[in-house]
Amino acid sequence: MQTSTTEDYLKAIFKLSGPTKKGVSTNSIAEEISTKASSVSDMVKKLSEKGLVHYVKYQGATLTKDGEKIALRVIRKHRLWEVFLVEKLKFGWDEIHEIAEQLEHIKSSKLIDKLDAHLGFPKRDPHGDPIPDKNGLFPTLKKLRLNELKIGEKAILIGVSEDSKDFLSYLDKIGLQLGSKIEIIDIFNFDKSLKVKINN
Amino acid sequence: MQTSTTEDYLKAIFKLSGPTKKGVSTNSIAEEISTKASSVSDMVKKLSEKGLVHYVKYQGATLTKDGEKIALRVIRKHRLWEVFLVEKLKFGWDEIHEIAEQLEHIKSSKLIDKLDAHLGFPKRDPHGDPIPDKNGLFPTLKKLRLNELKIGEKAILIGVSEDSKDFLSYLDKIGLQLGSKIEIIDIFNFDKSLKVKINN
DNA sequence: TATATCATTTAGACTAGTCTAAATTTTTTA
DNA sequence: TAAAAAATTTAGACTAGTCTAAATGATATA
Repeated sequence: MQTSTTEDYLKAIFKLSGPTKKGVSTNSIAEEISTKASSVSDMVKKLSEKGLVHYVKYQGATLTKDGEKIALRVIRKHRLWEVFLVEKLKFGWDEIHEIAEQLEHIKSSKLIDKLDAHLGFPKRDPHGDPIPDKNGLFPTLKKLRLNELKIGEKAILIGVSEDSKDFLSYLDKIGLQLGSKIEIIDIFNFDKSLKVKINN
Repeated sequence: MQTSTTEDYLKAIFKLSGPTKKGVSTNSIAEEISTKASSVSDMVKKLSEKGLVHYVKYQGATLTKDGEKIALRVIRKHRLWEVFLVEKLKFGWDEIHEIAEQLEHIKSSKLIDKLDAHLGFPKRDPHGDPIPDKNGLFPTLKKLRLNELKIGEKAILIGVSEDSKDFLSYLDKIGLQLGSKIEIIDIFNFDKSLKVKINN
């Protein structure tokens, strides 16, 4: 059974691993969980001894299958509790994160499955993020083109239909990558151009 | 802000302090929280430095006002979560203790007050134990005579109407003291004598 | 390509809490 | 009331995790 610190590290590494799953840097982990790089360096070594991350000195960390399983379970718990806090206890969606950070470490798979049922098996948390099911699978999301979204809708960039170098470097320049979160802020009717928010 | 270990110690001392509030022994605390007497000895000294318990070497510990306040908050949280688990998530009352032991340490007074409201301000947990309100006050309980209770009802002994030496030592012999929990198991109609369960 | 800078790792110390074993105090009992 | 037993405390070591400061490695720049 892992400590909640271990869970925090695994969750951070999961979050920071883009779709390209390459090594997550010591510094970025340190920033994510508000600690020092030296602590991360120590800790990541221990996690690797426990078989939860792959780690090569100076080359960052990635999750093993086991590590990813734990990370997904924690994320599932975090998001289900967020739904509970907003839907049942009437919290504002902006005040739930800190509480869910604590609740996500409660250990009992029976609890979390009953909570899931109680909430009606929600697919998204109050921020729009998808909730992994009990096997760690994210709900399959509809694939849409950007111009099929409406104002206020959120999406994740999973591909592009043109792959010219110019276009890709343009995307890169405005901060869009595979996995980026997009929210449609406004649509200008005269030319259908969009104003979007990227990664919040 | 206390650690959850601190909360566990304070809760244990609260539970073990009878109505007569005299020092709780190191050994009994150790047993209550499944640790060793030497650890308790250390820990109680620290709690006393923090002003949460009164402690005189070899004479056991009692809670200070501050310590009691924290203990009552933890007990309130524990019992409210127990109600939640049984009423909302449909757990059996016999499987909730372990989970509530974890949930009781979640820090957020707003959370617990909203939970209280969500549950309809219950006065008792699923085991029949009273739930302190947000000011740490137990709900006032009806005073009844033992012969006014029905089969299955639970009560706490808060006084006796006869105080002869013989009667008191009889009570003592069968294990009844002020503060003892009583449950009516059976009533024999022919002479109205009772079969009761004492402290479970 | 050498060097300056930035990222990362190591060394060593600290905290909270735990444990075993030994020492001490209190209580019981003869 | 003195010895034996039981309870308690101290001493010293261990773990998980953290930190600062120093050392080392990688990378970017001139």
